Amino acid sequence: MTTIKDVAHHAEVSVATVSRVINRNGYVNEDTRKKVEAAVDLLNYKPNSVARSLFKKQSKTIGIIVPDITNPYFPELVRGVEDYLIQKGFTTILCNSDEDPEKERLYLDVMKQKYVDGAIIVSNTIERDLIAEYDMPVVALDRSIHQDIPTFAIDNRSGGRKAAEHLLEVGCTRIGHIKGPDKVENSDNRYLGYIDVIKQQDWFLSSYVVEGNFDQKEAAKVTKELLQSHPEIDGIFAGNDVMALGALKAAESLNLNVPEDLAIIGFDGIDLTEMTKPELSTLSQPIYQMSREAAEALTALIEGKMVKEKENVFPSTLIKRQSTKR
Amino acid sequence: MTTIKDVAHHAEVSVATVSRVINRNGYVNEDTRKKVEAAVDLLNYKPNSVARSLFKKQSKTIGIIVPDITNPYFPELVRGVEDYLIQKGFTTILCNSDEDPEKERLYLDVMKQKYVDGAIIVSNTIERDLIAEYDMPVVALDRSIHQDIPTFAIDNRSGGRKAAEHLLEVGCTRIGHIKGPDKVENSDNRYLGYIDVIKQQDWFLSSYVVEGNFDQKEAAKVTKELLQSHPEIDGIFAGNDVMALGALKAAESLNLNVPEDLAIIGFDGIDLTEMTKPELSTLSQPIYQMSREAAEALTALIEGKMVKEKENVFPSTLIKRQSTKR
DNA sequence: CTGTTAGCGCCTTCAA
DNA sequence: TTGAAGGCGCTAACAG
Repeated sequence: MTTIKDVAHHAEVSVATVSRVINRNGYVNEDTRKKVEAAVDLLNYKPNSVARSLFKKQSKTIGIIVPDITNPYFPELVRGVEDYLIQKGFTTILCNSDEDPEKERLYLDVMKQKYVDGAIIVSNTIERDLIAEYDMPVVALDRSIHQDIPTFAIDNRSGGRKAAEHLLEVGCTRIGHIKGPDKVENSDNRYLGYIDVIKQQDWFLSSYVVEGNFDQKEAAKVTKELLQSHPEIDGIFAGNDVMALGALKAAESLNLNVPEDLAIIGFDGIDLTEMTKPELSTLSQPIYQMSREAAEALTALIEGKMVKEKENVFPSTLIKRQSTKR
Repeated sequence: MTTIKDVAHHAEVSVATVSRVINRNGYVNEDTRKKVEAAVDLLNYKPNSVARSLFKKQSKTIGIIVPDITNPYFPELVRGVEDYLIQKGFTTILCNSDEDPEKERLYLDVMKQKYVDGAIIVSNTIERDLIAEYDMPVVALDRSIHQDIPTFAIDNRSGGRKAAEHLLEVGCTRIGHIKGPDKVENSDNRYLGYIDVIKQQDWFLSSYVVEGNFDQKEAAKVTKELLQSHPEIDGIFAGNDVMALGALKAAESLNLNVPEDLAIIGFDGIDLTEMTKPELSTLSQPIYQMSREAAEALTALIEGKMVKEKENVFPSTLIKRQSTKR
């Protein structure tokens, strides 16, 4: 590895001068600049970012904490972040928390020790006070953490409403909901959106709502039970696409045709929804866009700019596909 | 951030002593050790890894280069790597190369500058000579780079054979193949496996093989064409699961029933294959296991241990599901 | 416009 | 068994 000293030697100047030209700050004579640049090229010099970090107390790297990259919602999210950051000169560290506060803390510790410049966090469990301990710029993605922390998330409630309304529009007369876990804002708000429109229906029963834990298998199980105890249900709004898939499986196992006997709509808009048969209607999130903007906000924060909008809510858009076509 | 100096002050010893206790090397009196440890706890001292890196010229972080985390094959791969490494005290940097040599080079540059300890690379295009320039431990995952570089990959050819054999076993009489891109070892070898068993069939025609570029849409298109020009085909082996999905779509658009009219089998064993209807048969790769072992080998390399096996070939296992049941 | 120097926080000889 | 000091590579005063 060639160092700034080597370059200085070669160009017959001091390291300070070399530093000046590579950082383009401070005055430096045109000729000596050329000499230095020549030496840099010749030696293929690349500044050592570790030394730089030590001095500047920042590392041009950020961490992203997601529950599990293996969950189909997250790869695109991470990609949006990484794409933006690399092009801004940042490198991104991937952290899989499994929603375990223990692990979240561990990752935060590591980040702090490495002078990570900031973090993008997807978490239900993390506390604002914990984050405050680390004293680094943080942005919340997909779910909020605290009103003080800039958040980038979807408008769940209006999405839930759109889903229920769509089901009504295509002629469903009894609509059930497969809800995500309780006390999780994403699932609670989607549920509330559903309630907003369904509560006016005289047929509504609270037993039309069951809990699927955002999990395909669990959703398949509870949907089957729901459909067995309420055979009159002809439309289902699942709290996310993965559960919609479970619902599809359940319908299949009961020999119900989708969409003829049962219309199904999901939430998220992951690629998977295009791969099923029938293809799934869903409320699509601008995942890439959202994560990109979160990354943008984080870099702004890092550069000391105040972020004006704390609360960045994105609209979901209804994608009508075969599973609700009738 | 509290530093080693603070601790030294508090414990009324020199920084050298503190360093000795936190690194457990060199002699240190039992009593002074206790004093130091108390101070460490009290101040909640965490050594600054950047300073450490500068001195040691290593950073306890590794980079993983994958084409695109958004491709459903990679999240599990990355997870396997990250899981192993975090527990060994390493942090992992995610890099999406899009198979672009330019980007690969960029990422490698960044890694070098950050004293990254090693890299796990998934790439078809990268050259051994390029890697040699960077002089860091490297392990190849999913596809080989060069015989000098430890590789962790699936036995594609025998997998291809198993796929073709299975199709024969379930009674297919004309079997087509949707191949991945040319000159890419994974697709070429899967194709060769198919050829190994199919070439003995007197009905075999080279036009039974078409190219789907490992892409769902492309695969759907070429499969449709294949099926139209060769309606006698009643079995398809797709070079990966994503293309198998495309084939499924093609069958659907042609009103062919799977598996009755057309049996389909994929390759990889990604979760998606369980989510389609019918569920897809496939040759499943031990993705998690493979990536974990790759990570293990990389850490061994980093610790200066020689890795005995350069070539680590994993078997694929046949998963029979509805798409080939008849 | 350029060079000297003092750190950034840590580790490791070298003496004591 | 412990401390002093130099240095990892770079940057930012401060002089000149």
